[in-house]
Amino acid sequence: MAEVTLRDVARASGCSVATVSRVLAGTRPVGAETTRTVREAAERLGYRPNQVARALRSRSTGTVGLVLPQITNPFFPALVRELEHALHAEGRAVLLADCDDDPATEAARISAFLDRQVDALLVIPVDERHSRDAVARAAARVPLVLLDRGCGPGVADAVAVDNAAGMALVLEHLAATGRRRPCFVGADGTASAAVERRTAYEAGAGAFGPTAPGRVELGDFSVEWGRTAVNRIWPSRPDAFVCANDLIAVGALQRLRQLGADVPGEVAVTGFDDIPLAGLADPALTTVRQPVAELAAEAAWLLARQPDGGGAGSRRTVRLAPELVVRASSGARGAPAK
Amino acid sequence: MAEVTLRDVARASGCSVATVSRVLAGTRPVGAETTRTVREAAERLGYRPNQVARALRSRSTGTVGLVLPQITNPFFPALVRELEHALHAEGRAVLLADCDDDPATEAARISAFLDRQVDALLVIPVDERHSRDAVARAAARVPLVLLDRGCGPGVADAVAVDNAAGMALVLEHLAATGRRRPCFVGADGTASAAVERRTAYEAGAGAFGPTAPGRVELGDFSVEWGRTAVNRIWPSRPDAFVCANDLIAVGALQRLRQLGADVPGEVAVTGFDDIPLAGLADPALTTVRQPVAELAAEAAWLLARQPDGGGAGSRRTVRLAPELVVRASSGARGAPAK
DNA sequence: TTGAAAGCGCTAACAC
DNA sequence: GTGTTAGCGCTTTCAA
Repeated sequence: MAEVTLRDVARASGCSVATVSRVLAGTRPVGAETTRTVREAAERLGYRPNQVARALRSRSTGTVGLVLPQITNPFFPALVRELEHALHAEGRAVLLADCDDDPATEAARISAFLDRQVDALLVIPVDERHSRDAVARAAARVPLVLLDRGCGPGVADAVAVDNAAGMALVLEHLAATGRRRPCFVGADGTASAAVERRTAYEAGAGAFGPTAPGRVELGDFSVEWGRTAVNRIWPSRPDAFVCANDLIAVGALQRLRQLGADVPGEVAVTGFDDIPLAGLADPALTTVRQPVAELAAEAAWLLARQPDGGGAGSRRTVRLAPELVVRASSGARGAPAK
Repeated sequence: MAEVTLRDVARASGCSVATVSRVLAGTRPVGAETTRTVREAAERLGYRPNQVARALRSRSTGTVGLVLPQITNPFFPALVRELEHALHAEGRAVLLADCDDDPATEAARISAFLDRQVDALLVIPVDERHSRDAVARAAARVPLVLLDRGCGPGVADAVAVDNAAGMALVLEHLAATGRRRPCFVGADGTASAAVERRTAYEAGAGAFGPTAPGRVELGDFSVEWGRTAVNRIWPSRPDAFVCANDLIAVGALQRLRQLGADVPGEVAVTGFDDIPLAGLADPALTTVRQPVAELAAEAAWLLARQPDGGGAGSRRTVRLAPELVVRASSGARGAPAK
């Protein structure tokens, strides 16, 4: 069962390979009658264009590389899904790389994708600093869009949620529901989400009163760190734990319950991202929902509109507005759910 | 910055493109001196083989398509991660398809991958019945391994966890810790995991006593169904909820707590899969851990050893042994954790 | 051991 | 509109 090629179709329809190519690719106008004949022959023979040959000749593989730190990070699957759909809708296939949170692996994967002639790259960088070189090099060769996390200024186009706006929504909500002594459990390091959420908290928490913006403890984006942070902070009895992401918040929630704290009566807990786990926590977690579908659509669009040269046109960063999702973990005070 | 090609390297090292190709691909023996010169020139020019051209000529893209129902199913990310690593270690890249749990989309994605000349396919079928045709057709063209779920007998090689053994581990554990009135919350439909776990429960639950194997309620693999099932069954006071996967179990756990049931004192709850959520539930969920890394390794191995023809050699199904992970949700009776 | 030459299947100039 | 002709960059005969 040898593959059917363009030649076979040409032979069967009595015209040249060029004509067949034009009919099937729709590149140039072709006579109506010929078109019909060719279509019919292609159909009859079950012709399927060989995308590899097409790619070699046209210098476009119709493939984009999606490079991410760790697919097991619960925020990513939904994003990957939307990206896959958005790209597939444009007829592009997705090559996936999981970098194991390691910049060296990331550089290797990016390099391998370039060798495979991907048309473009979508990168969620592992690290703000250590990913920079590889990303910048790649961006010079193909259209590249940074997603969710930054990678230093001017390196590439980027699309991300507006972390500051999200944090502002949280603080506003907490203030409006009577919280007065918030604290912040964040992540240290230079990752853009970590920095931006932390900064936004510090900027906004001043509004809670003349006193300091409450305690700020920094660790990493993990459930475990959420638990630890509660151990450190709870003795000073804040009335709200503002967490830099949902994993931290879930850890905080767990530990607070173990300690017998009343959430949300005595203390509120909020997260960020709205991963699936957030809705399943008990009490369900108030959090900031990232507009995942929009992030994906915007990234796909940016990718499509970049010139192929990979030239250093002015880089643009698109910020998408998040949405506050109020759930039980920040419910009304004084009326503890029984 | 035009790409460096084999010709450039040949010119720079003073020999023919054929020789350069042989040196770099290591296909045929080449003189030591020549080898050195070529290597040096390639290095100096920063030569990177164009994988598309290589693929066209050698009829092998070094690419495998990974087709799955929904990346957002929390069991898949870990599997995808392991597969990506296993395949990348062999120098193969992974094309990802998310089928939105729709057989038609699945068929389209598989078809698109074949057009792209993937060397092989790894498929977690959407549906036992409705995925069958597309999978069988694809298996006739390239090596194909079914993962995690079956697709009818004899369709393709398959690798999956031994669901029956896993369920047996659960039942044994429950019996050993004194449970006597189990019930089963499963999923209906013909998906292999659903059927196998259900059957294994029915086969094993007889050991709990002469009476019927407790109630069996079937819905789908969701948290919501877990909650609903508890509403239906709890009034009859079983002392163990054996759930067909972790999502159902988490839902059951939530609802039981809302109803004021004491888990594990009064009733045990068990899951299946050991998704990340299982360890975070409260109480933490006793479950059956799938050997994800081994599943991935085995799948990659099966793929590699299949003849290229995609011929219908005898199909083999590999079953991997799961492991019971005992956590708080099935802890000792009568000593309710306070 | 090496080189020359023939393509892999397709698209894109360039003629007609 | 359509055919002819070159290749895309590489691997792989086939000779030497």
